[in-house]
Amino acid sequence: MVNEAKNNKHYHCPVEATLDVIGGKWKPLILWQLRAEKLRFSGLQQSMQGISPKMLTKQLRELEADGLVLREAYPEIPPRVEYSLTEFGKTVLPVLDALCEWGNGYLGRECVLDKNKDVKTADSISQ
Amino acid sequence: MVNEAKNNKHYHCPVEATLDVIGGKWKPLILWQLRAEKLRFSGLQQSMQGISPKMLTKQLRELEADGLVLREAYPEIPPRVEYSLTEFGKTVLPVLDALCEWGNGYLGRECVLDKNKDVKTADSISQ
DNA sequence: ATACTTAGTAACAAAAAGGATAGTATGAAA
DNA sequence: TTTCATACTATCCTTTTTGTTACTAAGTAT
Repeated sequence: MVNEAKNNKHYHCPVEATLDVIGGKWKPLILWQLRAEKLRFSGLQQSMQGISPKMLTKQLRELEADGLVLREAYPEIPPRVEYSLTEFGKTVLPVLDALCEWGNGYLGRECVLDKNKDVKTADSISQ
Repeated sequence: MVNEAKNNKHYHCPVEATLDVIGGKWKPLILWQLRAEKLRFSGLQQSMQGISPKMLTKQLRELEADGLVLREAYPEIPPRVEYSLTEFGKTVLPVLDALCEWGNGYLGRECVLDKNKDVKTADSISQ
């Protein structure tokens, strides 16, 4: 979405906006990878086998533009760039969790995503 | 998605499955329209200005195949077909609600979707 | 006989999303 | 001097999604 909602895009409903920001093939994965730790470009690339650098770059740029992800580039050679969730970015984790839980119910199997890391769950934030 | 998860599609994570089932441009809207009432094809078409009959048909067929929506056709002329949420379909409403709420926060404005109808909210189901 | 209604389908087109592969910049290490 | 590492960018291409418009079936009302 790249923050277009705040510029010119108009949504019928906020769900559309949310899906624009966190939807698609890769963004949920990226956000999930970053939920508990900073990761470098190469680290992200490896944790999501199959994504091309072009795609990863594009998704990260959009997430950054939407304020969910922080990009920190260090002036070194070879380059080092670290990605992490912003505070705002962390607010989507419960939403992702809700999506994950429903998906588990739908698929009738366990969540592949590693839940052992310290993350708020739908239950822990729901009251 | 049309239920492919249960056939051959494999997801990295359940979030992907969920987004396949309820994501896209129209499905959230359709599900929302059906949250409290049965609607005919023409009624759905009108409540979502802009959708073409082709798109609406396609989305409804997929939702039906995924078990979220029930289609009831009456043998009359002119034809009458009513669409409603199945019990399983109703289980996505809290998820939609979570997406809606986050979207509102993101957009900083009120939900366009009419919340005055009797629907479970994220709060009411969360404990 | 003709028009009207509803729930679609058919055929075609455009746009968006996603993918594959090669190339760039830069300094340090060998 | 050549190689290596990292974080990309550039091109080109395929697939998926979404849109547009016109058309059909079939009984009822006029």
